[in-house]
Amino acid sequence: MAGKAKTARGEGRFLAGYQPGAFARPAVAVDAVVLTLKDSQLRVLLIQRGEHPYRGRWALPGGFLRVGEGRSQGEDLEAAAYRELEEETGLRPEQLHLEQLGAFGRPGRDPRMRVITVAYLALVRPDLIPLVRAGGDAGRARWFEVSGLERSRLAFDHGELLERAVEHLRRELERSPLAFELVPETFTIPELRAVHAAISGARPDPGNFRRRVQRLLAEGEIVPASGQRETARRPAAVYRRGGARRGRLTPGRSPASP
Amino acid sequence: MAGKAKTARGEGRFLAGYQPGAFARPAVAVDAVVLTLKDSQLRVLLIQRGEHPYRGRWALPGGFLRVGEGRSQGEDLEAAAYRELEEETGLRPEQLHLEQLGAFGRPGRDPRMRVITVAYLALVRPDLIPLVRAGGDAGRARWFEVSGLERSRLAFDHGELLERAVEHLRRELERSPLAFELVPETFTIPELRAVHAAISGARPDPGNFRRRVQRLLAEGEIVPASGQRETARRPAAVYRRGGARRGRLTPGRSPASP
DNA sequence: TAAATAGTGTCTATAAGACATTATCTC
DNA sequence: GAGATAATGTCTTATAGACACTATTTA
Repeated sequence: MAGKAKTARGEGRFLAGYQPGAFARPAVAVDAVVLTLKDSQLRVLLIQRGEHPYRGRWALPGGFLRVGEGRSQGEDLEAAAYRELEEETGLRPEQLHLEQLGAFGRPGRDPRMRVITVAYLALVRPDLIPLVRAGGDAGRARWFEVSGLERSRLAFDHGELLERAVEHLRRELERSPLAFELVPETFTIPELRAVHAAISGARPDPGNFRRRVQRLLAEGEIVPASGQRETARRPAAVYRRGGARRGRLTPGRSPASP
Repeated sequence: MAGKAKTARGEGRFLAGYQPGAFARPAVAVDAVVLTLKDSQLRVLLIQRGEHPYRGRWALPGGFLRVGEGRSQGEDLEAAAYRELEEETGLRPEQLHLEQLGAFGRPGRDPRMRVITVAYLALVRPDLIPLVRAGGDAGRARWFEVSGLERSRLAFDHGELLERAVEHLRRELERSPLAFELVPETFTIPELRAVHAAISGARPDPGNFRRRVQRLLAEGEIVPASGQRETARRPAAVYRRGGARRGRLTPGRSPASP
């Protein structure tokens, strides 16, 4: 610890005299692929750009990271994503499931300057869709059906980001409780199945799907809820997520225990 | 398409007159968690810092992204990771398996200034370990055993990056062919099993493990190779990866990567 | 020949896929 | 009651885990 203190002191002198190098820095942005389920379709929220570049084209919500000059170095990446989403869609952090997808920084992806963007996947429960409104600096917001959306028409490399987000979602759906983030707080087994159908493209066998969900019920992962669904035909039983929030839709193997 | 051309023209004027805003930008770095298997232990390559901050402490190899000022916007993120690895370890891109882990940018993670780092996982086959040498600006390079490495002693937030890399590796090992990246070009089933043992902590049952690998053999994922292993006891049959390079140790769904 | 590791075979439990059947609701 | 969907049950197949057993090599 004495050594550490000494190091810290030397480091203190160093930092006091530190001058940031004159080398060029890229701009850093955060972009969010906001997905939801609407009319049994996987949809993505896009915002029409009001300014160049790509004026008039549709783009993912996002913006530049705020970086402090002095002691405070600015906001965290995730905080920036939440902030942009709230500004541009009105959705608050508690209403979103947010997950980082990675960094995208191909030279030339923004014609203005070098921009590294950190991409996030955001899932919005369908019952919150009505709350979404285009925020201040966003010209217009709209939900687009993911299938049948021409990727190359999106601004920047956002088509690629969308692609990656959907891949990620598909992959994680097999082992994560992510499906629950695309369904209202209370839900029925057929509703949950519709999520999987919309995302994977395939329609799971009703009986087999039910069996999987019922294992979650046995594990306390989900619990019966009161109420029913107003439906055209026979109503289904309603559930909500249980206390054990860490579970998974596909029960996977335990986390590598020795 | 006519509309597109018109847009592009307006955009051309815009870009010609574009002045990058005066807002502060973070520095962007790439860091690599370089892992290998040595003496049946999972090991990480660390480099002792010669300069402040964290002078004398051990850190992941990495460095700042090179950003061009003019027409060329500089190097790609992945290219930067490969470049830094070659500079600091002497390992060439063909000798590495590289995969992005994500962006890390907590304010304060670098005391000098705001730095966003894009983290990569790099796997080095054990037969290439002898080629690793500490490069020019790297004071000293050493392989540390991952278990029993005090995370908080690493520079910056590199302990956290290491943690995430190992988690990622464990998770992917269940369904990716990653194990092959930690074994020589030709390998035996017991060697492959040793990789899994070192990473997961558990020791898979020899019979069951063999059964899994033999499914890969049946699928052409791996093929018998000539030669044997010089071993203390009974030698094992030798294999190498087959033509179908996209396969996985745990046969899963297809990778869906462009 | 002993020791050790490579390699084989078997039994069981679990889960998925396919598909038939019953139950319950609305119109 | 007809039609539709919710819910249950059954048969088969694939795989993982546990574990006993045989084969082959070196010391």
